[in-house]
Amino acid sequence: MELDSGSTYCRKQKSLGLLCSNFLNLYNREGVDTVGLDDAATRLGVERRRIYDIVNVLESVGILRRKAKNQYTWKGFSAIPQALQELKEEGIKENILANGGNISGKISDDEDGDSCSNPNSLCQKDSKSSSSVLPKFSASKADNRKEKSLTLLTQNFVKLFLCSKMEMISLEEAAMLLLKSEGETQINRTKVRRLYDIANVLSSMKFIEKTHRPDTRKPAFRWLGLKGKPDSAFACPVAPIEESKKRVFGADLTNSSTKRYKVNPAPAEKTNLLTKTKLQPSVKCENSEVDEMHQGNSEPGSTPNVRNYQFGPFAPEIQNAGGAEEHKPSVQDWESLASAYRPQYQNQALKDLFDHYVEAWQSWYSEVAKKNPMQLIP
DNA sequence: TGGTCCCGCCATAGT
DNA sequence: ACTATGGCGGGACCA
Repeated sequence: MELDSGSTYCRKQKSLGLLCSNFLNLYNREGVDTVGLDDAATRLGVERRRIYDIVNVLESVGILRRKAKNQYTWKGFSAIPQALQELKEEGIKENILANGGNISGKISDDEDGDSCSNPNSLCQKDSKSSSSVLPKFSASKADNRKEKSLTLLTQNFVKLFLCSKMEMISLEEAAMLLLKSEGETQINRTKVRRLYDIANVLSSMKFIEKTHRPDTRKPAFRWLGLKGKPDSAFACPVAPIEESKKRVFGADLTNSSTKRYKVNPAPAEKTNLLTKTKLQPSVKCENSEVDEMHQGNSEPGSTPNVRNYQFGPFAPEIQNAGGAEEHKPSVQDWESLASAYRPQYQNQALKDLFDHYVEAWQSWYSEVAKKNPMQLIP
């Protein structure tokens, strides 16, 4: 038993949000094309279970795409605009808000239970044949489970923002809207827990931001996404949006050390030792020059080896590991990278969206560039 | 205290 | 049967 008495367990350092940032730090680089779950778990020093959480929401926004067992294709930030566009269209088509009870597939909360797959569940639909970047489920019997999935919940949560005029949504409301169950408090409790998870990772990517209702002090989330004024709405490390007792994550890439002690009488030795995962090199890079990312344990003073990281407006929270990494992606770097990936949108609206995204980033970048670079890393 | 949400048990889906 | 996924909710954390 490890009643870790001396070590300092810090919940914040184990948050999904931080894990997400680390995950992004690790894979958001040129040349990365495949993400292996084992590899991610090993390198991030977390158990596999957590990787599933991250990956599921990232997939919901188009950043990742499941390729095969244990493997995901890294789509990157450039895939976000299209993914959001698709979500928005889907949301509108399905009428998220009005559709009330049907949002998450009317979920017959009682496990299993035949439940004829409702025809108009919120996802997939006819969108086949399209080159959608979003994951699609094939609605079938056992897909009852999918209806409750983090992925679907994430998509619906995002749709809520994209398809409604609500600029602020509390998780309570979201849970309610995404499951118009007749006041199933228990169900909602669980759903809210999940929404917390989702909100955390979306927050770390600056898709949303936590705030408080002006009137009620109730916490709620505001959508930042692609919209908003570039100078304020987008995540800008210089202007921390915290102050509002928002959780600020620490910096720890390998949070495998301190565990929350569990007063479990019968430990029943888990076979879950992540050490059993054979670390296979699953980060393939067509580009052989990608430097290895050594656990990133950058102690103050040293310069983390994070130069190739490119972030868009969705920049994950910068780790203030004390060390100041000076390299900021140059506009040229980003431009070339972007153009390399830049999709050829036929759809004008989509193109506009993407252009806006590019413009916003540039605006943000140029503004930041003028300031003292050292400010960037608090 | 009550809002957060980490942790990991264990049911299911996939091979 | 074994492994990969990931739903779920107890209860630790923390403002």
